[in-house]
Amino acid sequence: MLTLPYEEPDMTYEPRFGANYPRGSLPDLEPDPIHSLNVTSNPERECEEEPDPIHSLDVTSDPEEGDISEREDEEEEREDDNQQDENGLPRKRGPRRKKSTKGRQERVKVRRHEANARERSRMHGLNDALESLRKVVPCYSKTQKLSKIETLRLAKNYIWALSETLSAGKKPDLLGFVQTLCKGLSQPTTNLVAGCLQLKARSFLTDHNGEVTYPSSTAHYDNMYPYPGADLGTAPGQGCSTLDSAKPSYHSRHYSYGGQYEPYYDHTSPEGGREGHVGGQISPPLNFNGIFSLKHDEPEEYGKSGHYGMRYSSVPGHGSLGSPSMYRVSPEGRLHYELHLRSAGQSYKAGTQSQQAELPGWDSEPVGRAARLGLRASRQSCQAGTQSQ
DNA sequence: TAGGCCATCTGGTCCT
DNA sequence: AGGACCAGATGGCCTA
Repeated sequence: MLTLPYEEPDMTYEPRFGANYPRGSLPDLEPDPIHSLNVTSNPERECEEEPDPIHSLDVTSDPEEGDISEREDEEEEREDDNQQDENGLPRKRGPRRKKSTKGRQERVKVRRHEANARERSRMHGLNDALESLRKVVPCYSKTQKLSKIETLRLAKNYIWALSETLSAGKKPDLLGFVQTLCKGLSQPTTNLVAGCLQLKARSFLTDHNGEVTYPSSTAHYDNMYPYPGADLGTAPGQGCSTLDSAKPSYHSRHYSYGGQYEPYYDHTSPEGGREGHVGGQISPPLNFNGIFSLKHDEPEEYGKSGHYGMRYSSVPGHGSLGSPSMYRVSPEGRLHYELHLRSAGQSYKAGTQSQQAELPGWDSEPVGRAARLGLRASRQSCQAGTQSQ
């Protein structure tokens, strides 16, 4: 990222920030024997997008110059043979310490530049991968990107939540899913995630300190959602046991799925067992009120569906777009999910609940109703937990 | 203005 | 020797 506009190249300060020069306006690389490793200025920026043949060769590209440097080195090393050490004693045998010459400094500098360029490229690749990750975790938004650490945490939680959902073998409840997603996330991210899920995270996920709290009986939750360690800073078993109230869940109209969204669940419960059963194995279609939707090749379908829909395809071949099933496999055969707004093409600028509330259709039925119902249930549960304490 | 986040530079380490 | 990877340092930008 360019941190300084071209109009204001700050050369008064550290050479490396001179990297904001555009191509073709690079200052000359003056060898600085003192700060030879600190001269990083603009060539790096040149290499940021693509290798710059000019500056990648700026010192050593000229073979003649390279020869000159080598000759200089040889001369100085010969000269070095007659030198004495700092105590005036003849120089000891052994691997001679190469004297710093101008040519050597230049080469060091060039290597440093190249290393910097590689490092930038590497980090850009890393960031690209992170951006890809952002796109497949819930609440992707181009306008409000999750931070790196929050992306990693959310991805971890997402994987965990999906794994638990699959292993549970039945339709998950929205609250539990959201709580798992939000574990260890910052308050803004929690709000974002919950907001994307049509929930007010602060009300049911966090205490007044902004931390995720689970005031009572975590045993049930932990049994159902054993947490795999907190390598990213999240703590297991801190769950607000709204799960106790939320778990009963999908049979109840008080929770997100069912009701008007029954078609998304194939009209059957896991116990009823029509959907996604293969050889007796339960393969529940998963969809929280259509809150997420699988990214696919026909964007217009999002508009048709009229709401977000998350269809994660863990079981290839189960269902298709044309069917009510939640399962879907991308053409690439990969899991590829993306949150989409109810309004096609609208980008959700999250961050505040007021913003969330202003979204078209944000509070519309039935999603809004389900969210409110779920919120109410979770509030009751949290209140009960607080009272028990 | 402090704090969070980020990009970049840099030198060290390990590996080929 | 050179590249990949890593972590520390630094400073810019943004927001509460």
